[in-house]
Amino acid sequence: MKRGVKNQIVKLLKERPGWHPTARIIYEHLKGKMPGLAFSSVYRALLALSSEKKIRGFTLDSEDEKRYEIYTKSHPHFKCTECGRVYDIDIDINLAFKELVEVHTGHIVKDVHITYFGICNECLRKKVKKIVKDNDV
Amino acid sequence: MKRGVKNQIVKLLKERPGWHPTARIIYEHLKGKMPGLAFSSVYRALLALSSEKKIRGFTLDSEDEKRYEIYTKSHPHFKCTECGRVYDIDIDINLAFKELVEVHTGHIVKDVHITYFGICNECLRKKVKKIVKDNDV
DNA sequence: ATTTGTGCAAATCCTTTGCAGATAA
DNA sequence: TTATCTGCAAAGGATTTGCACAAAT
Repeated sequence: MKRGVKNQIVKLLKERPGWHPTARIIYEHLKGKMPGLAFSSVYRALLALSSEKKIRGFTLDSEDEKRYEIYTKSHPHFKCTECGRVYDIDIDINLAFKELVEVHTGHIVKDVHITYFGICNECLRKKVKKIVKDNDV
Repeated sequence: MKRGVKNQIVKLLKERPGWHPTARIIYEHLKGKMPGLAFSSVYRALLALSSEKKIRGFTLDSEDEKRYEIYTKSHPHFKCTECGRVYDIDIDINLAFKELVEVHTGHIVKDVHITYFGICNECLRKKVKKIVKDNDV
């Protein structure tokens, strides 16, 4: 392997837990250390790593680019509708209502994807600050 | 309006609750009654209807085409990993764990998207039938 | 020598847009 | 007339693929 795109991607994702970059963002980050890196090589590496279950690709509703994260126990995500950031939610509610759904529908549930949308604590803080300032509280 | 693509789409979606067609499938269905219908007209109508909140477009993880449904109270979906069908889950668990997530993270939750993946009751029935037959039970 | 990884360009696939003509108000 | 809707073709944007060459085994 010439420069090991796959290894670089895994390293990058491990270095920043809670970070959910798109292929393009990953490409931008790697291009620094790997001059001449091709976009398609990143895609190919992402495909390979996904099928090896080293990483997980996921699409958030209303987005058109896939995001990637290190493969771990599947967990919910939270997307801030103000700043766009995506957070991991580290609460184990993944098989939420599994039994209820199974009994109610007769289907068998094997996995659940949950995404919360709202305002993240950081944007919330900014909003509050602004209100306090504007109203001279 | 020449032939009312928007009205046709709403009609089509209302006729079949639990049906989550993609733009292409909607186009195929309408083309019958509307010869000469352009693909782009369907897309434009879907965009308009979505922003009017008459319909809702959503993307399921690992799919690359948007699906559409009549706009109703947001609810979970179930996708069968065998046959690919997408079902509505009519159990009110949408703001599932809202408070828990808010307290735990400090974010404010405004909406939740939940998708279950597994084997639907119909595929399950077929599997069971096959097993019964193969084993001459 | 054989397999695997990579860069580059071209091709796909889904979706959006520009524009001119048709329709409705 | 004025605003809206349409069809058609072209453009966009993300992802995939073919191919020849480079690198590793």
